[in-house]
Amino acid sequence: MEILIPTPKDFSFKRTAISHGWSELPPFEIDSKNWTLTRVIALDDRAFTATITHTRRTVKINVPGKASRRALEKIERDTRHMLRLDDDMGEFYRLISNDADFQWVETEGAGRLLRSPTVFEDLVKTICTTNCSWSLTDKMARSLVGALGRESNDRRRAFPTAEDMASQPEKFYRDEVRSGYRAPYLKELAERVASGELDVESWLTSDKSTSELKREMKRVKGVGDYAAENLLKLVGRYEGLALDSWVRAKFARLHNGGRAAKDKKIEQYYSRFGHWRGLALWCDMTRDWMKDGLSSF
DNA sequence: GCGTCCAGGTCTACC
DNA sequence: GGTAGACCTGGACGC
Repeated sequence: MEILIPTPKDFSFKRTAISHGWSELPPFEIDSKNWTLTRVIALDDRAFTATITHTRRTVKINVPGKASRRALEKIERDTRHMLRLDDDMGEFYRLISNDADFQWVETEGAGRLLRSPTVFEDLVKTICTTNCSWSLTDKMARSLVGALGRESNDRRRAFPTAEDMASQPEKFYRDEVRSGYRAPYLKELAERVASGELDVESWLTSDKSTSELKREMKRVKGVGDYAAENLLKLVGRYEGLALDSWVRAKFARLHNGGRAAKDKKIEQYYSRFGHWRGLALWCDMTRDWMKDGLSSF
C-alpha cells in the first residue's frame, strides 16, 4: 500500500534524513545511495515497515501487505512527525538569510532534524548517546529493538514501548543491552512512563518556558545539560547548544584554528541567531555531511 | 590473549 | 554554585 504526502517547498528529504545520527539507529535504516529511509512503526500489537522516499515534492511511503485505515493514518502521522513536515522554518530561514556563511542552509533545505515518532524513544536513545562511543550507542539501540521490539511483517522490529521496557529487570539492561551504569536509569524511566507518572510526550506541546522544561527533563536520571538540550531540539526548541565533545572538537577545527575553544566562545559565536542558535550551530557542524556522506558521523 | 589506559556525560558527595 | 571522583564500556595500545 502507498501513502503520498505533499511536502513544503523548502523541505529537503536528503538533508532531513541525514540531519543527525538517528537515521543509522534501528528501527530506522537509511540507504544513502538510493535515498530510502526505512522505519518500523508500531501500532498496538502489530508493527509495519514503512519505506519512505521523496520525489517531486511528495513523500511516498510504501507499506507492504495489507494495513487498516487506522494503521495507514498512524503511519502518515508518524512520518509527518519524524520528518518535521509541519514545522515552519520561515523565521529561521529569514534570520540566517542575512548571514553569508549560513545562506546555504535555506538553499539546501537543511534545519529539519529527524526525530522518532515518540519523545520516549528520543529520550531513551539520547541517554544511550551519553558518555560513550557511537558504536556503543548503536549496540544499545540494536539490543533494545532486537530483544523487545514488536516484529513487523518483514521480520524487522519496532522500538519497544515503555511498557515493554518496564517489564524487564535491571539486569537485562546491564547484561543484554550493555548499558552499564545507565541500566537503572533506563529501567526507572520506563517504569515512570509506563505507569503514567511521567508524561514525556507532553513535552512536545508544553507551554512551560524552555528553562523550566529543561529543568523537568534533567529530573530524569541520566539526563544532564547535553542530553536535555539535545531533547529540546527534538521537541522544537533551539535555545540550547547541546555541546558535547564532538561539537567542541568540530568547532575548534572550523572556527578556532584547531585549538580548543571555551564554551563561552562557542556561545558567543552563535548568539546572533537568538532562540534559533542551537539549530544554527547544528547546521554549521553538519554542513559537510552531504559531501562526505554518512561515514563522517 | 591479557592488562592498562583513555574518552565520553552525568550523578553524588563535598566544599 | 563549583568541583572531584566514580560510574561503565569498548577501543587502542603495549607486552
